[in-house]
Amino acid sequence: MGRSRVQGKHAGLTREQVLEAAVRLADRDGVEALSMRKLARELDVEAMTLYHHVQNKQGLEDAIVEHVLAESLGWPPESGAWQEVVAGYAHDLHRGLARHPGAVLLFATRPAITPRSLAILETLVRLLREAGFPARTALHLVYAVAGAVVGLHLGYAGDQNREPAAVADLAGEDLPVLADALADGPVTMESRLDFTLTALIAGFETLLPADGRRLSPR
Amino acid sequence: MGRSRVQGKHAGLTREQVLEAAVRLADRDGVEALSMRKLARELDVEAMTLYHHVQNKQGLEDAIVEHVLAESLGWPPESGAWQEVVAGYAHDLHRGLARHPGAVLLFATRPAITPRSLAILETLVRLLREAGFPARTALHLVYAVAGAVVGLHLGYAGDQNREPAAVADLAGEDLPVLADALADGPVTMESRLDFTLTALIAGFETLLPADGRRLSPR
DNA sequence: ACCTGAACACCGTTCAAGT
DNA sequence: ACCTGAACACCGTTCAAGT
Repeated sequence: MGRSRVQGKHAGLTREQVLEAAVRLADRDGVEALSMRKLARELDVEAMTLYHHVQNKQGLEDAIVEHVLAESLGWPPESGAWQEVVAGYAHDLHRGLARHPGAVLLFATRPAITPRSLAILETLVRLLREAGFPARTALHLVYAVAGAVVGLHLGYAGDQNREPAAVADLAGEDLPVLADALADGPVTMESRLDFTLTALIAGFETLLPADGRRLSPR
Repeated sequence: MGRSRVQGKHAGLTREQVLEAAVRLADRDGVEALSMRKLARELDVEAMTLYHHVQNKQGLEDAIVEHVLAESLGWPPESGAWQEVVAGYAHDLHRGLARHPGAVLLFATRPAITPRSLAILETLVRLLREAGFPARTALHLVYAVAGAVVGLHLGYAGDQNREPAAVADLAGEDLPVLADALADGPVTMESRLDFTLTALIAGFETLLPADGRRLSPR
């Protein structure tokens, strides 16, 4: 209804192009380098032009989050044991953030309450409820998993990527236990993800009412 | 050694005063309002004066993180079951961030690899190792807990505090499962913390080698 | 409808200068 | 040593104007 007519005029520049350029710029130079003016320059356009495709900078940031989210999550999730669904969700999110480091801080900063993200949440909570979790517990679980994944990437996203290597360097004789913990090399993002996920899933298993504990109730 | 002489001259303005004013400003008006110029105005001083107490803005941010960390964590932790030590650490961190919302994004953003934070990490990992965890597993545990606490606060720290209330509003008939999950009111920060912490601790208990599983090995 | 250019009120940081 | 003021290279966003 309404407004479906096409205007020729100067053509060029769809919202999609703006978003893709924004993600590319943020991934390449870091979020802190993402400015309306630089983005415009990237698109060979005046800064103010962007305001026709995006409400303002916050709107741009929200759109980036939604864009990356849409690209990361292949929905609806394959059915299966809730543990696999949750792990799959976490890994999809992880891969999306790994592919788009420029979006990590935006994920942490923009709540992203969009129809799409709510639909994903609804689906996940429904699957978990069908697995035997009370709805509220299921919501807590999803929040915990999403928070862990985003938190994981934040740790590695400081403008210098100094976290694990720097700890390893500093953990000398003054910090013998840390040195021991890091003796087999720095802690990688993947191993942190697997560990946290394993612990979280095992922990929530203990919160599952006894009659829902069977993996596939045939 | 060296440089312990006092200079009179114009007196005023210690690094401590700068940090306290910075934390106050960030808590009151939000981190995004924390600028060198506004902070200077707050202290009745020229912006450039601040560069005598802090290397630059990133240095200021790092100092804020350390300042809040020092205020939040009462160390060394009371000995006791590792579960209590970990929960105590999480709650101290939580209280510190609750008291200083302006520091939340900085915690997520500045790695904070300082002698103090490393000493805290060392102590925690040592306690966990004494409880039976391999050092590397212990490190993972601390990372997971710290990440969960910071991630929790980030969710509530978007410039508008729209998260839980907004979800509750939006979860209408289109999202029946979410509406059900939120029927008893919005999910509070405290309940999320307790839930995640319980799950994480229970999960890591399952990773504990069998002979270290006794709570107090007398 | 879509794009532009000038303007406004901000930033962080440098540099040379004051006391 | 500590503080200042002007200056530089940036920001996001408004507004009136072009096509």
